[in-house]
Formats: sequence, C-alpha cells, structure tokens
Amino acid sequence: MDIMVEGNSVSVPDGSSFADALKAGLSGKRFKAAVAARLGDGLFDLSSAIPGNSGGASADILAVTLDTPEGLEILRHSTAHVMAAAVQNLFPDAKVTIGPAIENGFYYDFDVKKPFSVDDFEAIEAEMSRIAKLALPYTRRVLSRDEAVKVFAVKGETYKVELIEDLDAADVSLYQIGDFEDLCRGPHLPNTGFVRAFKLLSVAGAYWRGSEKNKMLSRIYGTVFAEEADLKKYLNRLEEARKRDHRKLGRELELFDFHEDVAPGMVFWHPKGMLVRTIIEDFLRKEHLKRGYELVQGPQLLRRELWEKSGHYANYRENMYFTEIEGDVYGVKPMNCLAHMLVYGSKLRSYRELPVRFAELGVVHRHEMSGALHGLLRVRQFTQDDAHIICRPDQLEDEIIGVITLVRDLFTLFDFSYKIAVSTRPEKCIGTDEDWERATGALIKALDKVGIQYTINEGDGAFYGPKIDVKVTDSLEREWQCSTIQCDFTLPERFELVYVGADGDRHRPVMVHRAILGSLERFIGILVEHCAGAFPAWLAPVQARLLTVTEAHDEFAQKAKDALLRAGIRIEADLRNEKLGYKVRQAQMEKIPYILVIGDKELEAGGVNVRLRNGDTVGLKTLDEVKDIILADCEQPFKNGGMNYRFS
RNA sequence: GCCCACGUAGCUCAGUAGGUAGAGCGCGUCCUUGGUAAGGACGAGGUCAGCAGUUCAAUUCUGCUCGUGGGCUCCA
Repeated sequence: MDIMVEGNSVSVPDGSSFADALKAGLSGKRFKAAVAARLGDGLFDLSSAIPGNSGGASADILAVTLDTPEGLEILRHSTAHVMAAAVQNLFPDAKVTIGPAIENGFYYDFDVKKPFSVDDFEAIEAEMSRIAKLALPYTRRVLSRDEAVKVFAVKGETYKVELIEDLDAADVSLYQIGDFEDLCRGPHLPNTGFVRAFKLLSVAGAYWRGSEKNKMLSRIYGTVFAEEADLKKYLNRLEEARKRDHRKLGRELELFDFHEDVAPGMVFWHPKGMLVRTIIEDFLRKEHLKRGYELVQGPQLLRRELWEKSGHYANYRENMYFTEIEGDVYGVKPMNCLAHMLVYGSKLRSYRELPVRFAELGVVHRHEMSGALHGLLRVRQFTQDDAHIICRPDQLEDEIIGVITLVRDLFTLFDFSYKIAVSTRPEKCIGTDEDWERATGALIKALDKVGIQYTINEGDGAFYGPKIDVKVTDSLEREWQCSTIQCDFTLPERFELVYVGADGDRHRPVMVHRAILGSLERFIGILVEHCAGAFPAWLAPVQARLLTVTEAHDEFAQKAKDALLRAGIRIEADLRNEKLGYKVRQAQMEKIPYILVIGDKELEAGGVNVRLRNGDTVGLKTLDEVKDIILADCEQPFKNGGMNYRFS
C-alpha cells in the first residue's frame, strides 16, 4: 500500500520508505510530521530506500528526515556529490578531491587549470538541477583498496588514489550517481531528487589537505536545505548579517576607521567609538578593583634579552615587532605577563600576600599574517583586559572560581551566549604529573562549583599548562574566542618567582594568565554586530538628542540640554535650520536611544516630546521625568537595544 | 604568506571598445521657520591606490608593489 496524500491528511503504512514519501509528493517536513506519530520523534528507517542495499546491520541505516541535523548533513553531503558530478560534466579536466558537508552547507575542492569564479555558478547550478531532476539513485559498492585504487587511477583521479593509499581500512566504499562515482563513506540520500533548495555561494582557494606546502585547489561553497523556504530564510539571515557588519556600522556611526595604507590592522578610534570604549574600560577597571585586583602597567618596549629569557624570542619572534636604537634591540610586547612578573619580583613576598592579582588594559602588538586581518575582529595592535594571578597552589581553585564568576557576570551583562571548554595536558609538555593533575582539577572543580557547563578538549592544553577557553557567538553565528584562563608552570620557573612560606622556605607560586573580553577591539567589533549598532543606553555614545521645530525653540533647547548634561546624561541639541522630519531621520539612523522634540506645545508645557529609536512615541515629559527614564534605562543594559533592535 | 575577486569624489557606485571622468548621498553658500524617516537652488571636491612598461597618448592594456574582501580547521 502506497503513501496517500489528500489535502492535509497523510496515510503512511508500515514499511514506507523515504523514497515512497518523495514519490507521493511529500516534503521533508510533512513526511516527518506524518511518521512522527508512528515511529516517535520523526525517526524513520530508510534502509529499504537505498537501492542495492539489502538492509541489516552492515548496511547504511538512515534514521532521519531531511530537516533534522542528521538529515541536513546527509542532504548536504549528497548535494556536494551532485555538484562534483555537474562540474565534471561541464569541465571534464577537473579533478575531484574532497567535498564534505559543513555547518551551513557544503563545499567541494577541485583541481582545475583555471580556478572557478562566480560567473561559472549559473551553468553549474543549471547542470545540478538537471541531475537532480533525473532523481538518479545513489548506488553503493564496496571494493578492496587495490581495486578502488585501480578504479580511480584509470580515471586519472590522482587525489582519490592518494586518499585511498593513505587509508588504513582493507575495504573502501564508493557511491555512484549516473556516471559519477566518488570514494565516500556515506551515507547518502536514496536519489538526487531530494536536491532542490540549493544555491552556490562563493569560491575560494584552499590547500590540498589544508597545508600551505600543498597545491592550491579551487573550492566552491554552496548550501542546501530541505525546503525552499528554509533556504530563503538562511539567505535572508546572511543579508541581515551583512547589514550588521561592524566595519560598515563603524563607519556609518563614526565609531572608528582604518588607514590601511599607513597602519594595516591598527584601529583609529573616532570620538564616538572612543567613548564607547572608554565606558567599557572604566567599567572594567572598577569591576576589577571590586574583585581584589590591583592595576599595574609595564612598558611597550622590552630589551631582546628579556624575550630570550621568556622563550618568546625562540618561539614567537615571527609575530613580534622589533626596533633597534644605539645598538640595543627592543621587542614590542606581544603580551603583558613579563612586566607583571617583574613587578611581582621587585621584592620578596610572603605567603600572606598571596594571591597577587595584577590587571592591565595592556596594549600589545602581534604581526598577524596580512590575509588574516579582519576589521576589528583580527588586528595587529590591540588592548587586552589582561591580568595575572600569582598564587599558592592551594589557592588555585578559589582564584579560578573568581575568574569564572567574572566571565559569567560580564557576558551576562553584555547579553552574550558563550561556550566553555577545558583543555587538558598535551603530549608535549613541561611540568610534573602532580602540577598537571592539581591545576586541571582546580579548573574543573571551579567550573562545577560555579555551576557552568563545559566541554573537555583532551590534550589541547598549552605545553606550559591547562586552560579554559570561552567563545561567544556573533550574529553571523561565528564563534569568537574571547576569554582565556591559562595556568602556567613555566614562566614562574624561568623568572624564579618565589614566596616565603609559613615554614620560612622559598616556594614556587603558580601563575594564571587571564583575559575576559580578550581584546577590547575584537570585543567591540562583536558587540557592534550583536546589537546592530544600537548600543544599550548605558553604552550609547549619545544617549539623547534634542530637536527643535523652529529657531523660536532654540533657547529652551539649550537650557534643557544644560540641565540634562548636569544630570550626567550624554545629550546633544540639533538646532540646525532643517525640518523636523529631517532631524528625526538622522537621529534615528544614528541609533540614538532617545529623541527629544521641542516645539510650541513643549515650550508652553516646559517639557519635551520623547520618541524612541524604534519609532515609538512616549509622549510629553518634564525634564525630570526624562532624566529618570534614561537613567533607569541605563540600569537595564539590553532592554531597548541588543538583539531586539530591528532595522526599519 | 597562498588562491580568487577587487581598489574611480568623504560614502555607495556608474563609466571610458586607450584621447585625463559622472550620479546619488554627504559637505559649503543662499532661499525656506517647516511638527516626528529626506523642502529647494547654486557650488566646491578626483594625479581614477602607488611605481614601472607598451603607446603619439594609459584611469583603461601588461608587470610589480601596497591595501581591501571572501577563503585556506571541520578526515573519502
């Protein structure tokens, strides 16, 4: 009995396959809905839908529908095959390499004489559609390695031969659609007919196997979804992300810019951006002092000998700037820890003094590869909200708790979601077993005590100690590492840091490097995208602007401005000889939270008419009321800005 | 660094099949005193990223340099 679709009613008999559903004209979503009641949670056995597959334990068992994460991955991987088939039909010389599903789509790398360009997309997409409409089955066969090598060698697919030769397995699986056969673990869709809502997005160069020693291949990125509507939604989200690009908003809102010709990768902060930055900096300083940190500051330049002692000269020189004068070579600091250690070591310290917490908004320079630079998100000169905690081993856990609490509080304040990972001992490392156990244990216990979820990256720690990394997610769904909390066994050793214990002997302290926002530049870049440039009132460089209807209202506007300035509100008056609509438009495009209009009515009432940047009107208010409204708003960091902001 | 694309007015972009360039916004001056997203007129602004080469002639073609954008991790 076949699947029957009549209007909204669907009957799905036992043993129906995904292919049957397609034949009956069911979409992924409707099919899922139809089977959910029968098999629970949308799971469905597709094994019988795969031609040449007899089912059973050794076969591909697909228990998915297309719009689940598992289903999308299969759809995307299968679409990559369709694209490769299309490319080989159109460009017979193209050699195929690899083509996996990725987070929001798929890619395939080709070796071609002339790299692909977006101009090729139309033809490739048309050929893909043609292949998809044929609903060609994906057929699977298993060959021994030697047989498989022969198959690809005959076709001249040298990359595939290399891949197979590097494999450990005795047998490998191949999947074929039409004439196109690819080395592939699978699983795949029953047939190419499912590939409908797809789009090619971009071309890029990519090294064979990711190594810059290898040949540069031509990569095509694309995406595919179960439904046309899902694809549209995704493309709209990309468009929204482009509107929020911090580089665009940075210029439009006069926050910052770059002068690439004279200082690539280094920021010029304009008054409004500098104000935002200063507000954050002031807040950070206060918050650190509250939590028992002390502020210090070291020099930008330190003699080469010191970098040799720390190991940076041997390991990090490529990324450092150097300058020479009168025969002395100085390194521009790429991190702040050395100066902090010198401050610590300037006198003999008792165990009673510990922990010592030195904080610095430290300006560092790192020579990143030119191709890696990206607006505020990857720069060569940046400011870390850095601190070094030097403590006794028995204090480590409490100190980590303090740092994690700060991480939690700050990201909550800024309305960010974040992910935490603990990286443990790598194979190549220094320090004793005891050191590693205690430090790693302290990190994990601290996270548990604060009650924050985390994942563990086995063996991903630095050679000098375990660490906690925190990543926040931006509006493009990109993850950016912000916080890092690193235990360090090596620098206290190299710099012979000591404290005098209760026993009168000298002991070696532990050092924790930590930054919370990471780099202020990067953080502000992420923040601008996060809130689409509509800063919450407490951060907005201009919190309110007074607009006059005619010059008859200028005098009162001036008085109102002075009164609100004295109340601590960042306010401007727009007294220009322009129409009200013009001034409103401009203030709103600048995303100023409060627009205060003064005309005859307001003059008579002795107040202002309040309008919000989302277009809502609050109405006539006295100056005292306006003051209270704005100051109260500042107490609720993200109520009127943040992700709630919408472009008009 | 490497691959591809790109670099024209402050911004967003058009244009020149080789004969030194335009629009809109912004900016300036003047007119307009106007009630919640653009009132009008006139005007100023460009060594067409930089350096070389080909040519009678280069912003346009070629090469190099600088810079920008998308990528270069996610195992067939």
